[in-house]
Amino acid sequence: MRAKDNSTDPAMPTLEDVAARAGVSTATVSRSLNTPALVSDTTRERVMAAVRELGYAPNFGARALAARRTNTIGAIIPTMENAIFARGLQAFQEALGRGGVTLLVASSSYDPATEEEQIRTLVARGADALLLIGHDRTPQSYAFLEKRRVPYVVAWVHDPATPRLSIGFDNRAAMRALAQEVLALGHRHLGTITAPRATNDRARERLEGIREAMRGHGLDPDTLLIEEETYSIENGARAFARLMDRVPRPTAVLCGNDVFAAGALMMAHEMGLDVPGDVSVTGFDDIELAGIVRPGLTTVHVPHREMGRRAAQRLLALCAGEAPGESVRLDTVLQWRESLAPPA
Amino acid sequence: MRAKDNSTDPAMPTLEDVAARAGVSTATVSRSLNTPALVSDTTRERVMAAVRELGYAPNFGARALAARRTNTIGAIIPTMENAIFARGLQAFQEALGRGGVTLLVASSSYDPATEEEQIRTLVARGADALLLIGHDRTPQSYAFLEKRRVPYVVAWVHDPATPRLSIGFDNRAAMRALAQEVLALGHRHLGTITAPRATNDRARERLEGIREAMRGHGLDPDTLLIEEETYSIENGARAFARLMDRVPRPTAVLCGNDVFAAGALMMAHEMGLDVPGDVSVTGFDDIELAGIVRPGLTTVHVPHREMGRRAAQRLLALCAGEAPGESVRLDTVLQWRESLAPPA
DNA sequence: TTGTAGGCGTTATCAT
DNA sequence: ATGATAACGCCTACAA
Repeated sequence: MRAKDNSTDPAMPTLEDVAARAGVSTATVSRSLNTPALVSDTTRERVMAAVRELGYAPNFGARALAARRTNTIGAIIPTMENAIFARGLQAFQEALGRGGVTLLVASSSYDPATEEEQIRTLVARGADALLLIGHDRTPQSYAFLEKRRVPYVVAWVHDPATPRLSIGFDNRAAMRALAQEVLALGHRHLGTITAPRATNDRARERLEGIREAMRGHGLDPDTLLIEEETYSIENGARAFARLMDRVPRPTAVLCGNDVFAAGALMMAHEMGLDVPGDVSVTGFDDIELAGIVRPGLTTVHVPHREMGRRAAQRLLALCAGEAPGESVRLDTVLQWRESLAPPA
Repeated sequence: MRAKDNSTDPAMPTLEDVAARAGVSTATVSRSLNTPALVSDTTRERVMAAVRELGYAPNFGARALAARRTNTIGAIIPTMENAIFARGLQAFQEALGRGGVTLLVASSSYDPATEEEQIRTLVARGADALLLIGHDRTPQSYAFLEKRRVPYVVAWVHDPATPRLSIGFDNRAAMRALAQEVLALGHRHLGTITAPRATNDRARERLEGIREAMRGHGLDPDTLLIEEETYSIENGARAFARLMDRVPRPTAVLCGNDVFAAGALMMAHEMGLDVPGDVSVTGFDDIELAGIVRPGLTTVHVPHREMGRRAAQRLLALCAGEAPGESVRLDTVLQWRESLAPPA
């Protein structure tokens, strides 16, 4: 064994340093840390003292390498820029923490190629399992997950048509229910602001929900006015302004989420339009923002916290070797506030 | 060399697998990946093909272990629950990305003990450097950072009194400037909602800024009505309600940040109080929320993006071996909106 | 330009 | 209960 020159490198104590200091083998130190029960009380105390004195912390990479797992679960969410995923992720993290595993977060900017890269990165970093949002991703991503046998859960969606394990809600049904209320109020000219649909199944489903409701009321779904934008308050505002320029001008704007809706409200205010007097606006998600803006947003309440919590539990179970089990469909409910009313 | 049984373990290709497939040594594969210039075009292509075919991704832990660095920088922020740190962190991440390093985020829940643990965790995970918020933390945390020689930058503060490298703004001066405007408008009864000050130097400094402004106007700083709460809209609302019960009732409530202020606005609305007619409310940070609420919040604009960007640049430089250099003091400016007006 | 081989810090399997 | 010691997957002198 090479003599460690402690004088030049006091900075990074290793297992070996601790062992030397405690007068035991590295194996004993490792056991004291990981399986304390297998070590006698006296030696364990000696080891722990050495650990404290040296300020030792195990090297994560080395540990992962040797143990072949990390107690880490990764999550890739489309964006951190707004609060859409914040609450669910928070609950997810809390539940993971209770299970003794830490969370690694990455964001894909709603781009499948970026997401694919993030998946690889997180797996390379040792993530034992992954939380993914929605079903839309590259075939390569799925191939990679299968090949590496990485346990994963798809959240924020529930699509009976796919066999993949998912924990979420039926975006289409939720939006359809909202749209039905809008139509029941007497609105006949509808507009919507949606996220780019090409790579976002939630956005597609929500839009389809509106169309289904229109059909149900004998309306031609093709009369639905559509504006497509990436999620941001500002984009919501711009899209709303464009919608107000169309003829016939919609009397209700169903936004793909609360962030868009908040932007729509701002723009309405700026244009001197009264909501809901001149035009109704609805959101989706029921994030905190929805209750803060004036008028309050009528929106779809999504059980974000429960979704995060249950996804964590399932992932923890998967890591423990349990079978995937059934997908979970959570219920959404309409959250009525002031932004939706009958047309003038 | 042991024969790898590929049939039972197709899941985790290693450097060796790639080497075998490409008919070269592991060293050549490693070089093709890390220093392509040192490998001939033809072999590199052969190697890359093998990499693709196998879906190989280098094992992060092993790489860190061997290379002794990770190209990863960690950030520990007090909370992810609201958007206070979102914009700065986003800019931080972008700048890091341009430098080819990835970001690892952890949150401390405003708790020094938790932060100390997170520091250890991130360093053990291989973070080459750390972004920390504010100066308040346990002596052990600082001791650990020194001992391990972990480069770090303290952001969100600029305190000339400390020699630590910081990139931020003068919280006290910023709040003092706001308070001076409030006082200049004629307000004489002030209230404030602050985060718990014991372990939060930003909160302490902001409060002290108000007191200094009061002294400057010949007011007794001890007449300042103080409510202490953890940051959340709801807590802001509650604290505001309590403030409105005090006598004399404050005519202006200076909130420790925009989140509190948004809560105050909600509660005012609920109580039938007009802002700024009956009572003025101010925020701090100028996050997106400040422009969305009605009335718009008069607040302190903090250059979050620039702060994040510059912190990233400095950290990158530190990792490259450059000297720490000087602390940076960024300027804040008052953002006038509608929530502040003279008292009735 | 390419290959050989030692070592990075842990864990885990055997012995003892 | 404890100690040797062989992996774990990669990087990097050093050699060729």
